[in-house]
Amino acid sequence: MKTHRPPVSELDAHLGFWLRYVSNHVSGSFRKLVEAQGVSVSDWVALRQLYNAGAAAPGELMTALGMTKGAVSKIITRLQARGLVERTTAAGDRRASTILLTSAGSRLVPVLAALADQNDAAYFGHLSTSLRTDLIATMQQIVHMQQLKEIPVE
Amino acid sequence: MKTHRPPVSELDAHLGFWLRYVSNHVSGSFRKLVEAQGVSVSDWVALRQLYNAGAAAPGELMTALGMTKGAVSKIITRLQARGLVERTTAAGDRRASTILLTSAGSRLVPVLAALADQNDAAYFGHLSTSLRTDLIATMQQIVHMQQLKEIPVE
DNA sequence: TGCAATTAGTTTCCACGGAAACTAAAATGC
DNA sequence: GCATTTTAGTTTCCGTGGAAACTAATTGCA
Repeated sequence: MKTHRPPVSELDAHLGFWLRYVSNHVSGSFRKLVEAQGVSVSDWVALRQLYNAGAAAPGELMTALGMTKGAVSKIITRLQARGLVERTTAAGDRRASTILLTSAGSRLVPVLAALADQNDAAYFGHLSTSLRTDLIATMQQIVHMQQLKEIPVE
Repeated sequence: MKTHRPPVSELDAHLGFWLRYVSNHVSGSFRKLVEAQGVSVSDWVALRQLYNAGAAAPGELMTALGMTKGAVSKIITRLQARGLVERTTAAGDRRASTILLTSAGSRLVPVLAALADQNDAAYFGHLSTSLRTDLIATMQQIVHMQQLKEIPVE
């Protein structure tokens, strides 16, 4: 006798499923590329952020990376161990620290950026520029909307 | 003296970055929902797959989940331990096994499906139906294209 | 001033997934 | 028919990230 199975919504009807599926593949193959340089995907995002900003507090990296402070703390520890960033304690507030790219870190960023370009092109290069732009805009819009919603929750 | 910084492509110019960022948030909050039911996101995907198919070989789940066989093996072990699936060895080929949903598993799927609907709506509900459909189609197209590319590589 | 509450960050514990080594069974080929 | 190769799946080891407990410094406030 077959088990009774009420109809439920299809798995592939959910946009979240597809984003996760594609994203897992994309950052999975990017991970392989960057780990040849000894860094993780999150490490890369942190480095790239620092490259633009020059310096950042761990708290700022937290929101930039969309991760918890624990995770960010470990990322910084890894990068420091690899000589890519430096931790400095702020003069005024001894709790706060500022993270700086070392020159080795600065030199690595363009190398990793090339890998990021390459990986993105491999997955999305066949899409038109305007479609890619639209997709990015949509993702940004979702992030923006979600941030508004998160405020009352937390 | 400031470190010399050659211009490199922006982080947020990469679609992969945004997919990862959004996907991490979406499945992160979905994870919280389903773990109240004692399963992980991947567990859910496997269960939902089995719900449709009735039964599946681990190898089939592998491609459905887009994960390695090691990961799938562990998912099945978890689900079995929770009494949601059953492992049966095939009669002809004693290497191959077939995974079956138990009745407890069948009963859980609609509950989890409701959570999936809810989570997807929370993140993507404000998008028009046609936009969501387009996004899903685009993701599927990327998967399809990528599968074609993977064959010669492996 | 002094003590509670807040804030910044670290550490510990745990779950998850990939890579690769491993086991066992079946297919191939000579 | 026996050895090699292939196939299916499991196990081990490791890196990563979240949750929550923890440390240390600062702010608030009476």
